[in-house]
Formats: sequence, C-alpha cells, structure tokens
Amino acid sequence: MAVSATTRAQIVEAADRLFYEQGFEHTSFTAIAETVGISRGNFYYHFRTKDEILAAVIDFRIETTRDMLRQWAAETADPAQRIRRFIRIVLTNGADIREFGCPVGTLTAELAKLRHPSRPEAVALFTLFRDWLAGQFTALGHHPATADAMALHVLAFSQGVATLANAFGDDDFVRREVDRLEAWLAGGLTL
Amino acid sequence: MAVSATTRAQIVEAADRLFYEQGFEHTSFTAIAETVGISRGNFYYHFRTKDEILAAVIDFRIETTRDMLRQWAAETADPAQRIRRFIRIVLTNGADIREFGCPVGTLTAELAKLRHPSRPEAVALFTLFRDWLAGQFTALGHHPATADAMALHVLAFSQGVATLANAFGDDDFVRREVDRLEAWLAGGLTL
DNA sequence: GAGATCCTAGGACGGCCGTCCTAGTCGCTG
DNA sequence: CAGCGACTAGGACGGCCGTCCTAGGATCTC
Repeated sequence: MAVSATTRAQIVEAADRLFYEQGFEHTSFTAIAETVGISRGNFYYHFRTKDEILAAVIDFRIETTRDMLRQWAAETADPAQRIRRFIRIVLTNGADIREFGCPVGTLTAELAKLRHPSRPEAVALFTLFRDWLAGQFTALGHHPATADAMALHVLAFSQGVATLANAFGDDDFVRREVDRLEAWLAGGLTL
Repeated sequence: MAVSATTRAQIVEAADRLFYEQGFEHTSFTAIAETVGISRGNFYYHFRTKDEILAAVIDFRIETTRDMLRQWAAETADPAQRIRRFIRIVLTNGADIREFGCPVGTLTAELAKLRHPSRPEAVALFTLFRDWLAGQFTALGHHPATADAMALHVLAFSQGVATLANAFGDDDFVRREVDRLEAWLAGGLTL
C-alpha cells in the first residue's frame, strides 16, 4: 500500500511535468513509464486510461495550488501583498514560462481544442485563482462584482505576459509589465 | 496547373482551419483529406510531409495577416484608430476565440511544447503584429523603444483576454477589457 | 491521334499509440 | 508455512498514424 501510493504519486508527478513540457496528447504512456522507471504494463494497475491520469494530474494541480494559496495567506496578512505575490509568478517561474508557457493556460487551451471531457476541471484551476484573487480585492474593500472583475484583469495580465514570454523569451518585457501592474495595484486600481 | 493550384490552396485552407480548431498534432492527414474531399494518397503529390503543410499554413497566415493590416492602413489614416481596430479583434472574432482561443497564440504554444522546427515561423506571425503596432505608436509620436513596449503591451492584452475568453466564455469580461484598453489608448498611454 | 505531363485514387508499409491480459513476485496475516 | 492481496513485468492486440509506391485518368502539345 505504501509502495503503491508512492508509485501512483510518482506517475502523477511525472505525468504532470510531461503534460506541461510536451502537452497532454503528445505525452505517451511509454514516456511516462520511462520517466518513472516502471514497465508500461504495470501502469494499467494504477490507471486504466490516459484520461484517468489526466484527471489525477488536474486534481494534483488543484491540491498543490490550494496549498500554495494557503501558504501565501499564512505568510502575509496584507491582501495587496498577496496579490503582488501572484503577479510576480511570471518572474518567479520565469524560466519555465519562457520555455513552456503557463501550465494552466496551455492545458486549458489544449483540452478545448481536443474537446476533452476534463476541460471543465482544468478551467476549475483558473477559477481557483480567480476566486482567491477576488477574495483579496474584496478584503481591500471592493464590492464583490468589482473584485471579480479585478481578479479577471490580473489573470488576463498573467496569461498575456506568459504567452508572449513564451513566444519571444523577452525577460525585460515581463519585468516591465509586472512593474506596470504593481503600479496599478498600488495606485487607483482603475478598470 | 490551375486545378492543382486550387487543390493545393484547398488543402492549405482546410489545414489552416483544422489546425486552429483541433491543434496541429491532433489533425490527421485523413481529416484534412476528408475536409477537402480528396484521397489520402493524392496528398503526397502536393505535400510530402505534415511539416510541409504546417509551413504552408504559416506562410498562408502571414500573407493573410499582411493583407489585413494593409487593408486597415488603407481604410483609416489615424494610427490610434488602427490600433483600436486591432484591440477590437477579440470582439470581432469573439465566437471563434471563445471556442478555440487565439490562432497565433495557441499555435505558438503548441509548437513550443513540440519543440517543432517551424516554431520561429509561427513566432514571426506575432512579430508581424508587433512591428505593425509599434509602427502605429511611432506614428503617434513615441520613440521606437517606447512604441515597441506599447506594442507588446497591446499584444499581451489580446493574448490574456483571448485565453480567459476561451476558458470562461465570458463576453462581458472581454468587452470590459476592451473598453479599459481603449481608455488607456485615448488617455495617457502610461506603461 | 500519339505521347508527354500533370494530377489523382487506392492501398501497402512499418511504427507507435492506448488498452488489455496473464503469469509471477513480494509481503503481510492467520 | 500456507494463503491471500497488493503490486509488477512483459508482451499481445487492434487501430490509426505519417509516409510512400504504383497504376491510371485527364489535359495539353505537336
């Protein structure tokens, strides 16, 4: 049981990374098996289909994200500071983003094109950030509707920056946009 | 020769649409052949590999985009009005974007994950818009470096909005963000 | 009207894909 | 130590993929 849980976790983590780096469809069972170091047949014991792995990966990402947001909330009480932490993800994860884009945005886009049944679960990852950000803006004294609009604005910022960072690999551009949005956050928060 | 040119063009246009709707890798020779209404074998006469089709599709998109930008330049002399036209693409093509995302952004992201040799050509599509936008900002009296930063800012806006529109399908959000960026364009153009 | 050229249809090929089966190993429990 | 459940390795399967070959039809030239 302990060993199987480890193997299962190893599969999920390897798939998580491979889905991010190569895309869901392009990642084969063989590639995951080789990464983990298990036989391809053994696989079937833990996951019956590739879609089941995807579902597990999305659940894993949701859990990981929840933990991260909780961590942020525990470390800083100021909502503005929390939002700033989100804004700076594009710097913190700059190298990965330049190479592979945003994990959430690219997965959601791919599943949309595949018309994959798990698409709503991937979108839920976006919703997680959206609701958390909206909560911070609400804590800053904004009405819920305004707070949600601001949350979407911040999300759009990070998606746009991630996409262009991936395309052009321009770190200066990322820094400039981060500065701009932080100024917006510190200033009027005009929408 | 006239017939072959037509067939070739039909293949490119069908592939263009399918690559957009389903992604490059997910689109098979069979799917393209069925869309055009030709046999799968005949294909090989016009394109020897799938990568050749991709290259032709990217060339086609570059040509189409160039035509569109020329058209815009011909129709309106005011640079600000031209930029506004670009900003409003997310509204004009709202239905497609909600369903499939931005054609340029999603293709670039996919080719990055596939480490595909044609990735630079896809990025060139971005560069086309980037340079054109920078040209408009220059015409508004900004220095080249500033104009380029503004161009990237507008591009990031459209990518962010397209990604979230695809994820959430929220038309109000798109309209709100368009209004906001148009206000920025009409106002200070602060970066 | 014969022949060269352009174009097409249909199918064969090797390969990798996701899926599934089976025999067997390990470790725990009684 | 017998038995059972958890776990693994290896390989077989049908199917679709991209690629490639070949024979024949259409069209144009002299």
